[in-house]
Amino acid sequence: MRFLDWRTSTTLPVHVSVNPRINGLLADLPSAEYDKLADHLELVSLTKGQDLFFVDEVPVHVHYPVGGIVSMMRDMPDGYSVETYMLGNNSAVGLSAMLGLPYFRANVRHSGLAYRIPMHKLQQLLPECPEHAAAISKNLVRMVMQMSQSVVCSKRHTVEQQLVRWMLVSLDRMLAPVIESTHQEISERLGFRREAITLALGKLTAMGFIHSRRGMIEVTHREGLEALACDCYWIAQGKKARPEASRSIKPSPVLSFED
Amino acid sequence: MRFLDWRTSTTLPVHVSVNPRINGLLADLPSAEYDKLADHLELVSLTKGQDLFFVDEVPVHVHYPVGGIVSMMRDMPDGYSVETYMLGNNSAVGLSAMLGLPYFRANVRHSGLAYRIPMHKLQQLLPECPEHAAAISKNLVRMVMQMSQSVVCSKRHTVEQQLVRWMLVSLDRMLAPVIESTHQEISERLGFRREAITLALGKLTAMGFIHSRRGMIEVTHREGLEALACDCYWIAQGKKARPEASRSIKPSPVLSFED
DNA sequence: ACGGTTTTGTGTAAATTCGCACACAAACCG
DNA sequence: CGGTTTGTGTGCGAATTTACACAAAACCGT
Repeated sequence: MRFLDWRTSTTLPVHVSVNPRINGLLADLPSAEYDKLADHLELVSLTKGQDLFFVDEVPVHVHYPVGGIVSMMRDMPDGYSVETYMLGNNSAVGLSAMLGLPYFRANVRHSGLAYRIPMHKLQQLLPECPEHAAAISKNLVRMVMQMSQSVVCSKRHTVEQQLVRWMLVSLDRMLAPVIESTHQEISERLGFRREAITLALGKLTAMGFIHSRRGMIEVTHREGLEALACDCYWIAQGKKARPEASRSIKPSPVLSFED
Repeated sequence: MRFLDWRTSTTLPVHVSVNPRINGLLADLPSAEYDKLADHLELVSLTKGQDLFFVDEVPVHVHYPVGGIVSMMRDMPDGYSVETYMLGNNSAVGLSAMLGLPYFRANVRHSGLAYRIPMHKLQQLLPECPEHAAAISKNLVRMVMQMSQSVVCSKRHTVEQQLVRWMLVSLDRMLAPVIESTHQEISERLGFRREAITLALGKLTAMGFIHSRRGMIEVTHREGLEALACDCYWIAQGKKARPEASRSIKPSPVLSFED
């Protein structure tokens, strides 16, 4: 394994060492399969704003994030873009493109690290890695599920609910509960007006669930958000509906999580 | 091949004879693979409103529509449902469920015929049918694309645009240009108010593009709809953007509107 | 042809969203 | 340290959407 900067492919200092198996897709592999892949994994850093690949482009690498968050964007001819899917250490970037349909622009939303493997190498190894192949296709179908839930959500739920869901999903993929985005950026990704985001975040602040500085939102009371989120969040998490526990706002600063 | 009624599994008169290869998925098969499947195909009739399977249910059959239209619905705990994907003779029902993630309710939107094969049989045969297996996974990824486009569409486009897109997609899967749905039904599927649908359809009628009776909409001037549709329709069709030809409304019974 | 039912068209008032404008605060930068 | 840029909060009419309500029209079964 070598450690590279994404842009220049210059070797980075090796004192940065991350277990690739922080990534769920790699974590679930039997060691026989993992070893085959590991030889070809390179650690790279993903920088916010960077595009890993564009629509109609066959990506050179598949990225397994171990910290960063990448959004799958759909660009419209009129210049607008909407985020349709978000993934981090739970999945890998470029799988749908690898399967023959490169319909997304992969945009880094939150800076962080990722392991990458040349796509052709992965394709080469895949026949020997049935578990991984299965995980990949399972992942893809899960993506379908989440997207379909987004359709429902964007049709039936308020700006605030959708925003909260987006924040929670982000949080699930991040190390620290801090979202580094401006209202403008969020509004564009989610397809709302900037003012609507400002307003909604204002409410969340007033409720004491978040604390925001310029271009950065710190979530101080996650349960509050969970209580506000629509069922879409829980459903897309694989639960049938929201757990009873979070139907009402938990006022205590005591944190209790599952999942 | 036998001919069965979906509900009672009673043999239907054999004078109904349809070429299974009207279905695109079957049409694209090499005959070697097709022959293997054909022995197990049964013709059944799909009735509007019928559910082929529910969420979390492993379907018994995979259906290849040759006329009917089936919607993949997401049901919410509060009782609302939204249509997230629609398929007809271009695809098959139950593939995502077969691949391990049964997240949809498959609801018949437009009555018609379909060939079905027991899912276990299909799974059994699939290893010997590499082309079909490939087509299936390609189909799945295409579904991802269409759903992601629906996310964009529902975020950025008007009721009218979304309605028109929905009508066009429906038309593409149907034999006659007649949509048999009430405003109420449409509004529920698309997640709008009934009045909004009535209004939008009223406009389309005034423009002379459709002619509607009770519970049924006849599209008399398809190009008009195409001119009104958002790019999402064309993009989801596999085109980059709308063809120049349909950017302007083609006036035939001479009516030109803006508004 | 006749009630009863469903579907569709329309009006209105209330609520909400929209687009724009602008003040101010916070970060940035020499 | 000032000057500039960028992000955030807020206000305000205009436009749109919403929820109801109800009448007209189409369809159904008898």
